[in-house]
Amino acid sequence: MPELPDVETYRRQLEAKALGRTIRAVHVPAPGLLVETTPQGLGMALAGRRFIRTTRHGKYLFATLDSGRCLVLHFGMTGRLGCGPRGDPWPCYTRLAIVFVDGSHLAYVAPRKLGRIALADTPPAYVAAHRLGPDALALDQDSLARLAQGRRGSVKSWLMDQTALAGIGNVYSDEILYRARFDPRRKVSSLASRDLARLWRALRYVLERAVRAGADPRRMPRSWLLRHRKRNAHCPRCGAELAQWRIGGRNARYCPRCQR
DNA sequence: AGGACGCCCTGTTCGC
DNA sequence: TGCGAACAGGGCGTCC
Repeated sequence: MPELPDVETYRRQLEAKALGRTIRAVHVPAPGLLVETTPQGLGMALAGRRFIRTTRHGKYLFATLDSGRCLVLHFGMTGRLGCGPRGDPWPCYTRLAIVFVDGSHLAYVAPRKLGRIALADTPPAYVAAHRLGPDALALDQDSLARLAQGRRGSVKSWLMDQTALAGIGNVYSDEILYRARFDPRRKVSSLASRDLARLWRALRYVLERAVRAGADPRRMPRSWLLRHRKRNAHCPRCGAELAQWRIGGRNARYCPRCQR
């Protein structure tokens, strides 16, 4: 489920725990997650180097090395980062472990192996090559309105389209639409400019608030939809039974009474 | 262009 | 209570 708030939290974690430390060795227990590189290639690129900067674009985390190149991490559905001091074992399902000269480590953990690990020349080069849209938190209100022009599909699939805007997945698109009170099936073309303004405010609020909560649902308001994603759950606002709509193999949750 | 669908992957939840 | 099926969903490729 790592979406923008989760990845931003991982970025801050990497920034705090791994920046500036010289890399001693790289271990890759799951080479299948490497894209267009090999364990040897990754080792060559990382060993003896230091991470000097972190950036995030949508759901992608970039860690730039002092060589200029950067490590690219995508967390799929269940990925996360783990850090530990010298002597600590790597967590279960560690797919990439970076060990620093002081013995501490940074682990990329992904139980379901749905993530990806890559190398790139620069973050913008990677973003361009993968045709990612602008980062959802970097958008101002006018930019969102401009992106909406000419879209034919539903507002839910638009928000989740990483080539349109990057960072929003199933859970947070539901949350944003719940807050803005739009039915996820509603066509983007039916949204007037004041509707798009309302959507933009909901998007900003939800993503910023989730980042502030460290992407931990337990630290988010109980009035949020994501606290109520279980089956047969009820709308925290009006008490109506929540509805589901299957789109592209994913379940949209929404309140049929509050969202129009 | 956009949406359906299958695939990858495995821990968790569901239904019988 | 136990077991297998279904589910969770990000991204990609394929098809219509």
